[in-house]
Amino acid sequence: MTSRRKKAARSKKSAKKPKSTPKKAPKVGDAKGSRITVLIADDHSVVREGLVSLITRKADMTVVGEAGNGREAVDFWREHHPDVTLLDLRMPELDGVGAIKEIRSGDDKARIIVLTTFDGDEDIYRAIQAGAKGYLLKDAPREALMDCIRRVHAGETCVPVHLAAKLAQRVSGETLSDREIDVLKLMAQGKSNKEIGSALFISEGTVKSHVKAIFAKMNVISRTEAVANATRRGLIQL
Amino acid sequence: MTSRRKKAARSKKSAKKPKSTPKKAPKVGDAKGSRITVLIADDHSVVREGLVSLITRKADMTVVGEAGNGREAVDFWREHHPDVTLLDLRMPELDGVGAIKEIRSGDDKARIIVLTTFDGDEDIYRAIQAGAKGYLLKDAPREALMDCIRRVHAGETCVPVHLAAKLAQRVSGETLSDREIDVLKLMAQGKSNKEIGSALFISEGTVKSHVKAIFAKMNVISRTEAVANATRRGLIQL
DNA sequence: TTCAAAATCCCACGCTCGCATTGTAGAGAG
DNA sequence: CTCTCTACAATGCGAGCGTGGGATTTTGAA
Repeated sequence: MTSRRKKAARSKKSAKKPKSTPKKAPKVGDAKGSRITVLIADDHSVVREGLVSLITRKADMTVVGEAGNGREAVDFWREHHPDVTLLDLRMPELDGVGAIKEIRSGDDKARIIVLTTFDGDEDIYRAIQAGAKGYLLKDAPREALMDCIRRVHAGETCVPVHLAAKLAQRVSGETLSDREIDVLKLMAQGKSNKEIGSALFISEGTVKSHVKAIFAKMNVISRTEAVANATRRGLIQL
Repeated sequence: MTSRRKKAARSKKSAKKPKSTPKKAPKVGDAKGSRITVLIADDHSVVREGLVSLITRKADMTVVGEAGNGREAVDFWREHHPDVTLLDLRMPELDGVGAIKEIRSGDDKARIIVLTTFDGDEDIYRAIQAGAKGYLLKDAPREALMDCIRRVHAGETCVPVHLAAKLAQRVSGETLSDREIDVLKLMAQGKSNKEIGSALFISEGTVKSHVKAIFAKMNVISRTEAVANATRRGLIQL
């Protein structure tokens, strides 16, 4: 009865374009035995290009595949089991967190690094919770990324201090219940308490108590502030 | 009396890091005479890397400089006058629109392409208004970007149909006045009507009429909805 | 210049929101 | 089995919100 995330079969034809058919990237001799094999998943082709360029230049690692969304990433991973996977959050078809969960359900030792632009504490939390071993922002310097790949491959974790601080803040702070998230999402659409009640099949009074709980936990006083805050933190997306 | 955007001297020391000291990128023979010279400005080093990789591979264009923010981009442009400039929106120090304005105030024939992740109609409008000749999203296919560079260099414009449609919608639709934007921004911070009045030195009643006008123009019913909508459209950022 | 549209300003009414308080029922942990 | 946490629920109250109406000034097109 929790009505957690469902996504309700958003299949969307899936017949888009082959786009970046996962290629093996021969390039160099491909002495797979010694090099760190890396899978790249990002819906921005320019970013994929940049990562290939950076990684291929290094002697100790090589790109073995590219994916333009989470679904492609999972499919590729199942077939080739790369050493390290670089994942963006917010991709079409299947998002980063979903991809992490699917990959790690197949092998819980999979080494995954999230590389994204979003620095909300909830984004970081969900990624780490799902099993990511590293979390980097796209404006990180080139060498930080390379270090991160090597360290995660070696079994370590890699989360920059300022992001780790946000994570700690999220972990130590109050957690919104699933139901409260449901209410928050409808609030963000500008619905009134009564409308939210109708949508969730609960009374207006109950909605109010949820709203109150949300305000208290998020330390805000108005619904507008709550929505703005939640968006900034990655709790919901508009 | 309009209190338009002022930015109130957000100088912020500016002494950050040299980061990507604009380099000349000799690389190939650099027969500048025949090739399209391109300047890249993006705060994501990975994206810069990708663009360099893509462009360097082409015989008819070459990267002559990189910038990590709008300020660096303007400085580089003033000194080297590249044929085409690729700009991200939302950069530190000086954002994309600001950079476009500064560059084009020096030479109104400057060819600038915006390459970003944001597809709000207001983002597109402001960029084109400022003088951008092209507007592309980062998930555009590689060749679309190359075509765009060539076309803009040839004096044409380049805006994909679905983005052009959004632009048209923005142009044909209602425009929020400067004052209404001021109110909207404060609304997004969760301020009450009274607090907004104090901040703008007007009465609470006046704030309400502005709010009413905003609702009517944006076709929404509540402040929460207005803020969500405005954020999605790029009118304000949280 | 004239006129209309838009931006700015203000007030009063009714309704919803947010607060305080209190309570019940079910699930999971110890 | 108890303890705790969460979801669900109700009521009453006061403040702030959103709506109707109306006024003044500025702008730009006729």
